[in-house]
Amino acid sequence: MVGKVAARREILRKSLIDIAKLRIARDGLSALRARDLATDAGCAVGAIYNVFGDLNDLVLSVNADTFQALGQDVASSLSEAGQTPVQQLIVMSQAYHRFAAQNYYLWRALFDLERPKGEAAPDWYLAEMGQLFTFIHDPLRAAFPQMDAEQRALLTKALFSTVHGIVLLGLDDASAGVQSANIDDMIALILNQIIGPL
Amino acid sequence: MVGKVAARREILRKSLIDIAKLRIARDGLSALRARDLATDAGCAVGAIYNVFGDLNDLVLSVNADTFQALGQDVASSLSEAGQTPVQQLIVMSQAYHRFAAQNYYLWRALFDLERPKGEAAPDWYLAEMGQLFTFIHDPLRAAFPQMDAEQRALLTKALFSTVHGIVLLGLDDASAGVQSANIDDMIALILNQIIGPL
DNA sequence: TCTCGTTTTTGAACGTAGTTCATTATGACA
DNA sequence: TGTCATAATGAACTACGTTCAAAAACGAGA
Repeated sequence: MVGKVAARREILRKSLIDIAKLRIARDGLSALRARDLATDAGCAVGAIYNVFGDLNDLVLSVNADTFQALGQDVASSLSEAGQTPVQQLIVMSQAYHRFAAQNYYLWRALFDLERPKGEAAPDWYLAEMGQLFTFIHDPLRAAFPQMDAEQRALLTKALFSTVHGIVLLGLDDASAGVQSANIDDMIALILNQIIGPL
Repeated sequence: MVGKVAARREILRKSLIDIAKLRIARDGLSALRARDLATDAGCAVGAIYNVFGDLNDLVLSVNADTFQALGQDVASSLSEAGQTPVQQLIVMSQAYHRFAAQNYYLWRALFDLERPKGEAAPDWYLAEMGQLFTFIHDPLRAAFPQMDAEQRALLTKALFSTVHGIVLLGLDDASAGVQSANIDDMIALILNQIIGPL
């Protein structure tokens, strides 16, 4: 019987990702423990390292799933959006906010996972980031057809950073958190001001 | 001779804060080690715990200094600012950016230090945050005298979050970092759009 | 100055992490 | 089925924050 080992490893891999996802979602990234994972998965601690290089690798896989889910949420929010670019941007931003609020620790793990110093982010990470940028970029092209590409790329990053900043500080109760409903108001206020009058 | 002990402890306290500041600035918060601190300070590891409750307490003190320095930088940037509210906001935001860039790890420590779960941020932290908010709030009052207080408070937080977000993602090379010069452009672009036309 | 009780400082030791690796168990193939 | 390569195991290793029994330093009274 060929591939039995590979199959078992694949099952363990998926299982570990799911368990880590649950634990991160419940207790946060910093509460993740190799021994807890092994207990939950019914395997030895060493088994984790047969499948992942280290715990960071495992969290990276969790983050890949999170990015996927986040991207889908944002994309599907578009279907219920109005037609104007600014309406689309607002709805997507509020979907981003909703995802971050409902999956707080998983969302935080996207940014809190520390990378080996000076090492670039993995390709898939940048690709997922680029995907989110695309969602913003398209309405901007509709809103500002005459704007040159470079300027529009800058505006895209600026808008993403803006929304991310509002959601980040809004959900972080240590940084003078804001009422959740107000976060959506802020997003709409800012986006209307930036895009609306142009 | 009374107060000799207290004086020595105070010296150690200051010394430890300075050393921690240097190490965080050089290697980042996550590279801070109790044993390294003790070695640099020429004291025993246990001595740290005579002066601070734990390492988090020490970092909190470092952060207090960082907030102080940041506040002064932002405040003094106003002296070279133009007279219009939007000019003032842009200059302060770019001062915020410059501080974050030049003191990256110290600035990150303000937000990366993890707090005991569910525990509120210390009072001085919120007070310092409030100080930064005030810097924004004043130009906004000049720009929008007719706006009601609540709305202006919301806009204040939104603007701070916006600038923070742009600087944060711009300086984080893992999140598709942006050229430093462009960060200032983004800030000016966004602030002009938000405030200018109102 | 010389005790002696108190307080402070010390650093070895403790508990808890992530990670490794010699050993054991297992699967694939002749 | 026997043999060997491969995988799984978990005790052990290292590194960390933190503690605490013991030693040193202190200061008041003789």
